[in-house]
Amino acid sequence: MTERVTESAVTLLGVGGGDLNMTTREFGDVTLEKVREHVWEMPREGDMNVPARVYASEPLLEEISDDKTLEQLRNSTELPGMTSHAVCLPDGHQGYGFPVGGVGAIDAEHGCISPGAIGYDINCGVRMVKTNLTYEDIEGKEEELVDALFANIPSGLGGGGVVETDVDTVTEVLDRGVDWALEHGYAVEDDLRHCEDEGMRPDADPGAVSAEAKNRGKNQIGSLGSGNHFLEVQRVTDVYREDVADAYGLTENQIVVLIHCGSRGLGHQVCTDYLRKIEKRHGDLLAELPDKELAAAPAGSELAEQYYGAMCAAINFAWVNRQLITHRTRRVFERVFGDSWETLEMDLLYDVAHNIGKKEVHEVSVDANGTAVPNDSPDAVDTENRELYVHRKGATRAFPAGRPEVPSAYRDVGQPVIIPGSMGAGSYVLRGGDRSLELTFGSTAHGAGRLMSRTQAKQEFWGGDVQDDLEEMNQIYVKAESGATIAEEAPGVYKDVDEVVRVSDELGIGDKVVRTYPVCNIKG
DNA sequence: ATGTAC
Repeated sequence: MTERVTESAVTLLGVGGGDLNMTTREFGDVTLEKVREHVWEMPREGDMNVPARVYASEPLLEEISDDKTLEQLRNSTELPGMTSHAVCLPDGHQGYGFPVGGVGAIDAEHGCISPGAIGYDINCGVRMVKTNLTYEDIEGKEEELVDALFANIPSGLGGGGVVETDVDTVTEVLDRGVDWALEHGYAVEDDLRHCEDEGMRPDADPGAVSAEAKNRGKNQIGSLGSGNHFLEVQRVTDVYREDVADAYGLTENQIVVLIHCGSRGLGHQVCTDYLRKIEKRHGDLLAELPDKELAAAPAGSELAEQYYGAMCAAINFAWVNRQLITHRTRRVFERVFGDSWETLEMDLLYDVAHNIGKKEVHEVSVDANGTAVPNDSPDAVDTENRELYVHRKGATRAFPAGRPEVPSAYRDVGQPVIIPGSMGAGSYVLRGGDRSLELTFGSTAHGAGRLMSRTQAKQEFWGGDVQDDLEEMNQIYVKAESGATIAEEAPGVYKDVDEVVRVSDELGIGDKVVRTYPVCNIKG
């Protein structure tokens, strides 16, 4: 269903009691009220269980309202148990049923879990590996480096990984996550300490992952995949918060490596399997939802437990995937620079998931009836701790200093948040902001967000031209399996990552720490 | 995102 979006901006004076000057924006039949700078609220009405919020500047809101994002955001508020408010982040765009750049915090006892609100690429995420090299150390060696990385790190659609193995080993990977990699010499203890959840979700249930999914994973452990996934060597160009950058071990001109990929065919198969099962078994709930793509399993049901266990297992698979790519990257740097990776200090800064669902306890505000409301709502009279399935789809956990889940190395400054931009733009490291728990269930943006579809991108750009331009004009060396992928991922198909990050920083949900700029990039 | 789609 496509709907024509019409826009009008009106200023209401003295309406709604209290606010003397409230800006209201209308997009089709969706109304957004400006609460304050960068905060837009879609009031609860009709079948909505809660209001929704869009956290965006005006230019980003124009882009967000350009596709079905707002409609999907409103639909998601009808999921049973949706708590306080549904969230759209500054990089939001439409996805399968639920916006990419969305957070849905759903009661884990009385609500539901919805695979579409987590995404097909379970634990698609990003990690940053540091080095003690500077840009000067690497100048002149860019092509040798990009060639060596491309030759040694499997990428592209289909099979071929760092290890090719059997179903029993896949099962162990699903069960133990990066601990498996540690035992087999692909990781060191320190890697586990610098990964979200220490690289292992204890709730993983490999028995809930189908044989078909496991088979797809056998030859994909340690592979980038295709689409927007990449490995990029970058240099730190700007430092915004010196004290936090110190705690993270980041300085200007330092070379770092960004690895962006997910759970490949295995995670995709887990999502497909459970969407089908849930659609069938919970057709009654599905019939009440405004979009089939939001299919959900009621909390406590057999399928909710099985999907959660299988999804957690796929999360572990993705972490091992990024770990094996890290291992290969260290080997390549050893060969190119003639020193051990330990001497090159190729330590993991952090690894964050961008597509994930997790049980977390959050303090929520409640009104006089005990209903959860946004924390700054005038109706809030008390707070309660609730256990929630926090669905983050194209959203990064951004826990501030003090939250127990933040690894001890960063507990005093806040969790590192890694936000990749497009291949011509560079990326950011942020830290979890003090207001993230209050506004976004401890989350912020995950990237620049697409501006146009892959098909449209291929009509606008030709891969070879994009590649030549990046090299000649920006000294960025790109190597890919397919020219089409370069066109699909051309810098021009993405929103402005600087604007996305500016909004995150100004909202206080994720604070700017450093910015990076690409040196070379390999992709599917 | 993905052995692009029952």
